[in-house]
Formats: sequence, C-alpha cells, structure tokens
Amino acid sequence: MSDASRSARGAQTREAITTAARALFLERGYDATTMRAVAQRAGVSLGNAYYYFASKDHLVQEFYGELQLDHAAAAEAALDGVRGLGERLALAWEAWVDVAEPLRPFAGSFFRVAAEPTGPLSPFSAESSPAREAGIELHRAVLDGADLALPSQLRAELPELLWLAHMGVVLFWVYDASPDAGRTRVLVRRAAGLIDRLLRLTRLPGARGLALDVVRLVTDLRTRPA
Amino acid sequence: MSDASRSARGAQTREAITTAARALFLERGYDATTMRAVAQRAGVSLGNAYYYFASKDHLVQEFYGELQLDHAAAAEAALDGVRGLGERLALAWEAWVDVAEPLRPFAGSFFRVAAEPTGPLSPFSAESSPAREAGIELHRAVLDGADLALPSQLRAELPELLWLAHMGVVLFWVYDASPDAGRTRVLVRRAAGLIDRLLRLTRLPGARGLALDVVRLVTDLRTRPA
DNA sequence: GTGCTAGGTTGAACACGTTCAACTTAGGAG
DNA sequence: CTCCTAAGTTGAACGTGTTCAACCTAGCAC
Repeated sequence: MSDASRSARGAQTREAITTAARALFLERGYDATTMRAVAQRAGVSLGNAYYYFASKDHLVQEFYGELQLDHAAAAEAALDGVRGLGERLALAWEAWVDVAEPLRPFAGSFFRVAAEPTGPLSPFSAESSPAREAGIELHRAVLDGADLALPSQLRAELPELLWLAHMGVVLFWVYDASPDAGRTRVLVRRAAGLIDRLLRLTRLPGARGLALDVVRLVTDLRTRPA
Repeated sequence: MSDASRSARGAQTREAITTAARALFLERGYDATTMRAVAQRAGVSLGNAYYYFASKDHLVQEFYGELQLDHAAAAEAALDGVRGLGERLALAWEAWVDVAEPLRPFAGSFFRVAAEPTGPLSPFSAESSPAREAGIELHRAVLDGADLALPSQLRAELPELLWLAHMGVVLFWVYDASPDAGRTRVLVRRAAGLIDRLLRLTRLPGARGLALDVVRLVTDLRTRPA
C-alpha cells in the first residue's frame, strides 16, 4: 500500500466519522449525541471512532478548525476596500457571527468543553495554538488595512488585544439566546465603533499615557510566565 | 418531630456530604472525586447524596456560596477607612484572590461546570441570581465608599460593570497557573489603578461622551432581551 | 508461495453520573 | 396503643465516555 492509499483508507473513515458527528450534533446537540450513535452512523465500531479521535471533545475541534478557515475567508472578502478601523472591525466580527451561526445550537456545550483550562480546546492551550495564532493574524490584517496612525507600542500589542476582545464577543455570543444572535450583532457593531473612538482618543496626552500603561500591563503579564 | 429537629436530621446529613465533598475535592480534585466516594465518606448511600444535591455540579455551588460570604466579609474589613477608588477596588479584588486561594486546585473543573450557559452554576443563570446580586452589591459598596464624583448615568451602571470586570478577573485567575496566583495579583492591583484613572478621564469632554456611549450600549443590550 | 509489520478494526468491559421504585423512620392524629 | 403521612434512605439498574487486548488486512521482503 502506498503512502497515499494507506492514508486514504484512514482518511476516508475519519471523514465518515466527522460527517456523522456533524449531522448528529446539529440534529440532537452535543450532549444528546453519543459516541455509539456517531460510530453507528459512520458505519464503524465504537472503538474505531476512538482510534481517530481521542475523545468526544476532539470531535468538535474539527469544526473549530473549519470555523477558523471560513471566518478568515469571509472576513477577507468583506474587508476589501474598507479603510476605517471601526468599520473593518465590525465587518470582521460580523463575518464571524455569520459563519458561526450554524454552530449556535450546540454552542453552549461546545463552550463548556472549550472552557476547561487544561483541556485541548481551551483557546490558550498549546493544542489550540494554531487557531489562536490564526485569530491574532486576522486581527493584524484588520489593523494593517486601516488608515489609523497609532503609538507603535500600542500598535504592536493591538492584534492580540483585539483577538482577546473577540474572545469576549464569542463569550457573549455563547450566552446570547436572542434570535439570529441579534444582541451579539448589536454588541459587535457598536463596540467596534467605540473601540475606534477609544483608539483615536490616545492622541490626547492624558489618554495616551493611560493606553501605554495598559499595554505595559499586558506585556508584563505575558512575560511573567507561570 | 418539630420543624427544627426534622430539618436538623436532614441538615446533619447534608453537612456530612458537603464536608466529605470538600475534603475529597481538595485531595483529588473535582473529576477524580466520585459521587460514590463522597457518599461513602459521608456515611450515606449513593442515592441519598442525590436526595440532597441534584447533581455533582450542585455540590460545588455550596462552596461558591461560602466563597461569596467570605469575600464580602474580607472585603468589608479591608476597605475600612480607605477612600481612593483605585485602592478600594484593588483591596476588594485582592480579598477575593485570598479567599478563593483554597479553591484553586480544582478551579479549572469548577469553572468548566460554571461555564455551561444553561447550567445552574452559570453566573448569568437564574439559580445564580442571588450570588450575582451579592457580587454587584459588593461593588456598589466599593463605589459608595470612594471619594470620586462621576456622571450619574455612568455611576448607575458602574456596579454591574465592575462586577463584570471582576468576572473577567476570575476568568484570568482560572487560567492562571502561577504560584499563589501571582499573575492575577499583578493584574488586579494594576488594573484597579488603570480603571481609576480611566474613570477620572471622563472629566474630559471627549472621553466623557465615549464613556456615556459605553453605558448606553450596556443598557441597550440589557433592555433587549432574548 | 510464506512470514512480517504497521496500520486499522472490533466489541466486551470498566467506572462513572444519574434515576427510581421500594423501603424505613419519625412524629403527629385518633 | 395504631394508623398515616412526609421526610429520609437504599442499592440495583441504566446509559454514558473511555480503554484495551485481541484480531484483521494490506502491502513488502524473500
């Protein structure tokens, strides 16, 4: 068996499992979906599902990765030609709400899994490092395309700070039960505008010192490891 | 059997269960502690434990309530005679870090339980309403004792906003693996100072409008229910 | 053809959280 | 005393996520 066909055998089974999992998660939600049901619909044995996914939690990581890619693509398309930072931020975050919409039915259970600090799905875990880097990179792109001059120290930290703010938006979204995530959409649009204005305020001497102290705090906390 | 003695019988069993649970959580952590082990150490049957606590999750709610009371008492003592808002906020939050320290070993698992949006332990759930109100009340007291004049609209929303910020601190603390929660202590002390300065900035006309728009966003989001 | 190996596959078994129908006990009513 | 009710108590049973020793299969070396 060649490398290609050897891995093809495995890849096919793996895909069957993710397909079955996606369908069942959407039908019944995360908790009500059993590993046995996933395995059965995928046409494999229970043990075999665990050969490809170390745990039920790892199944959702698959969707998390897809979400990242979809968001990056949607954001890039939406941002084309837009220069204002507030508008760019709003569009990027709204794009996330759009692509994440299908996951809403089981967002809660998904989040409970992600919340485990030592778990593989935690946004701060080593296993999530690629996703985290991609998220920060996306916010760097939001900034790069904007026509807003900022103090360089602040500017350097801003991609990560905006990503953190985005994680806050995600948190809000998880708890948001309004139709079509309407409250999250309100939050996103107006918060983006407020952040824009807040950043412009750093031109004032008083506010500038405060902003730089915020940056200093963030860097200090990062360079003070466990 | 009088009401008092009737409930006394139950209360005694209930206390035996919480005592056993506390000991086992500290010894082994949340996940490694089984309901069977709790029941056995408490000297009751497995089913009986479920007569007093609807689920394993509900066991930790007991500690959460105690934590609230301890925090309120510790904060009140620490704040006596202190007038500066930044210092009051720092002391109140540091008091929380102190009283929460014993829970650190299983804070992660505890948090995973609390993170479930529809779960009883979520800080936004109806079941947590008393704890949430108490937390907001504590921050109102922090503000009441401070010698800082603020726009009234902002002032009215501030207790809840500071409580939300405190939830953010708790979030950071959950993910903080540094010895004695050192990073959280750094965050708390310096963030409190920054918040103080930020609030003073609202005296500037430019910043004031921004602050009031933040307040407006918060109230809009609250008055736009699911 | 005959091994050999590594990747793939299986289902029984385990420990767990949770449920529930049955049982026991305490105290008041007659 | 005897009954009655509500509170309290029990452990077997269920469904779950996860593990594991055993097994199978495809390709390669000879």
